[in-house]
Amino acid sequence: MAKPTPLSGFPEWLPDGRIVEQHVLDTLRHTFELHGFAGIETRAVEPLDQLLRKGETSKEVYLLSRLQEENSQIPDKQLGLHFDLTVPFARYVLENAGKLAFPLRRYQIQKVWRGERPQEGRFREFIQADIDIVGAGELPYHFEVEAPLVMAEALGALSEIGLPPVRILVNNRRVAEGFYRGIGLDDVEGVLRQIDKLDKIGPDRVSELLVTECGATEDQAKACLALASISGSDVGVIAEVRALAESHGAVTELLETGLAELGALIAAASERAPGVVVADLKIARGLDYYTGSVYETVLVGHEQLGSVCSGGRYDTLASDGKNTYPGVGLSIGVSRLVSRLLSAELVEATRSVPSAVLVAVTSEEERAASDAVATALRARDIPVEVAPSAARFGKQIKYADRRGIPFVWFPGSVGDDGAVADQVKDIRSGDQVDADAATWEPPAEDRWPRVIPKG
RNA sequence: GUGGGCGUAGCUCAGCUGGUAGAGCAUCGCGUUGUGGUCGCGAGGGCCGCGGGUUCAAGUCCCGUCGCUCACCCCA
Repeated sequence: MAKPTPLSGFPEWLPDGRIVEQHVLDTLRHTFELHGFAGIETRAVEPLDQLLRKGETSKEVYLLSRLQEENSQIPDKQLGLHFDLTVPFARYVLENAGKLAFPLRRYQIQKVWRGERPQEGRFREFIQADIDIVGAGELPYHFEVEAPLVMAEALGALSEIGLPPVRILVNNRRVAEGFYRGIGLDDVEGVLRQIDKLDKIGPDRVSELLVTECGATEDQAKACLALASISGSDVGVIAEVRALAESHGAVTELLETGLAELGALIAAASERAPGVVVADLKIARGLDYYTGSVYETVLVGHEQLGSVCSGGRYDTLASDGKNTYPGVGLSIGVSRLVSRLLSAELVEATRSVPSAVLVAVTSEEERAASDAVATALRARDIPVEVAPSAARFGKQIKYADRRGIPFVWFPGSVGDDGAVADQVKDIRSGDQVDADAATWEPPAEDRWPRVIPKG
């Protein structure tokens, strides 16, 4: 077989990169569980019509087909790989509503697939880590405050391995919609989509687009940009927005509701996670099912990477017509996060394999002695491997060194001139001492690979 | 899906107006007959992405194709 080439958009890490990724996954899971979220996993595929409820994303969905299959692709029976975890979760909630306890707090960490063109930090197969809280019929607003704060904590827990600080930008759909309608713009979706480009193409181009694409007048466009320019981490932004709305005669009931919610979120966040949550009135979010708070998260210093954690409140995503289950949740782009941690060399694993000890093999005849040492160490939860061949000790040490294994264990012997004790060598310092496999302990920091800031 | 850039050793790349494929790093061996990293010497490794064309002669020029990559779209 010719050498395979990498498939663009389907990231695969080397073993030390995977150690970093697993550490991130463990940390997220731990934080989610610390906050009482229960884990679930849903199947990788959903009926196509379910997946398409989200909007015009059909071209991004990977369809499933069998090689042997005839061309009998009945549209309403086609299966597609899920492209996020929110839609499958909504389906899961409806399917199991009778067996679930509400409000339901769940986390879900799985791969998702999108048929996009890959780029730095954008993949076709990637891992998302979601938390959502779903109520039966109603979902109190305070959950819209809690959800981003849990994520702030989860991402904050990763700062010790070298993740830059995060900034969670929040807005509220009711504020945006209330304002736009208040000034006479009804194409709320369209306006949001253009406003979303503000950072990328600048206010002048956005203004143009608002006029040409959304039928706005120059004044309306100017008002939209004025709203989008408002941001801040204290409740002063609420007054600012209201003042702007009043000056345009755009105060609506919807706007007031949204402002009250946004204000409550900012107030709570400034107390529980100071400096992390920032109101930013230009945050739009493309997805059309969000109805209240919307969130987007950037890594400070890596804003160009885009959002690493986004979400919002949705009122009708899970609805069977009779019952609705409003929810709020956020999703961390784990692969985006990990790929940046690795490519920007922000973190490193202390070694590329779990082994803390390599047990040297004196000769193939005496391999059993080395296996016995390994067994004794493993019995006390010390990760160990035995050297692959009875090569010169120099080579066996090199084997350990290349993998970052800190200790090499030399089995002793019993000869005519008496017993020679086992010895263990710290190959970083060169220190070598007598040791007993029944009692020897590595330093706690060497027991398992760790992930640490680099440089 | 649209447009630009790039495909040469495991990796990073050089290869001029066409003339017998190179370097550094990595790997392996030896120096080093039980203890690595440094150093020295040596070795292996290439359908120059693939297909076609021009030419006495193509890694080099032309066309196509595939892949990777960047931007748009969209989004974690």
